[in-house]
Amino acid sequence: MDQKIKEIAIEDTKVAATSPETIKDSLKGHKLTKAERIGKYLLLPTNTEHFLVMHFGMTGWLDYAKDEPPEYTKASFTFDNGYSLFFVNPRKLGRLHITDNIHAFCEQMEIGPDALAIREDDFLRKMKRKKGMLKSALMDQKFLSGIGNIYSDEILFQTGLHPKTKLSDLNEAHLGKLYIQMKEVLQVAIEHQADPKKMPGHFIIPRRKEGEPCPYCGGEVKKEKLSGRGFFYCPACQQ
DNA sequence: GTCTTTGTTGGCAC
DNA sequence: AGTGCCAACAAAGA
Repeated sequence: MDQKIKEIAIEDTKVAATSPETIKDSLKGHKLTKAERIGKYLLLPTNTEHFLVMHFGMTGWLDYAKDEPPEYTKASFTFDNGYSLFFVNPRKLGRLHITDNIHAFCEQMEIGPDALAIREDDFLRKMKRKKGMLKSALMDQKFLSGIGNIYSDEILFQTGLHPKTKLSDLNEAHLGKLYIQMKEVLQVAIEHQADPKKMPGHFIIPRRKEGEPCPYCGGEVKKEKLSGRGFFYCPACQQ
């Protein structure tokens, strides 16, 4: 927190959505003051007007250590105390951005309201206006941000709704339950460090394999595709 | 060697 | 305009 960034190395320019020069010029000599999150973006404000914004893509994490960069490190931010923050991103699908205005950034990137922050009345209003399939809506980052393939499956499993349910077929009770489960599933996942092995027994996430037993009814978990992406569900519990 | 994947984007079709 | 589907990107594990 109190440490100034002494050195910045962009080991792979592919992850630099903002030019490496701009990233360095904007951050060098300044401090990262806190960490926030909107949807799948990590926001790191500094003691100046600049923000460092990270997206991890499918796989990625941060490492804070005094060591050499871990394997797959794509960017390093070294502080005065000798420790470094390593942006590790094996599949190179993550991105680093610099912005001076988070609000404008979210508009430009079309980041919808965060799933954990949205109020129930806003959620209900938006869902009633949207068309198409339920799972697609939950995963639409412009519409609602933060939920991906795995967690949309879990939310739908806990709500007892089929992923391909048409939004037009949902009533007020369905939407209310969906809102509750969306918050619950995400909260529980965070409490368990998003580790499938630590998830509660009633979660379907550790059962993402065809033929696995449904935690509720013991029936077989099925796999299907939507927009080319596999999803898992229980045909007996999710109508 | 082949297939799949925790995400996003751009192109195309309807 | 809104929605669905696919390919592309990249690397690892089954």
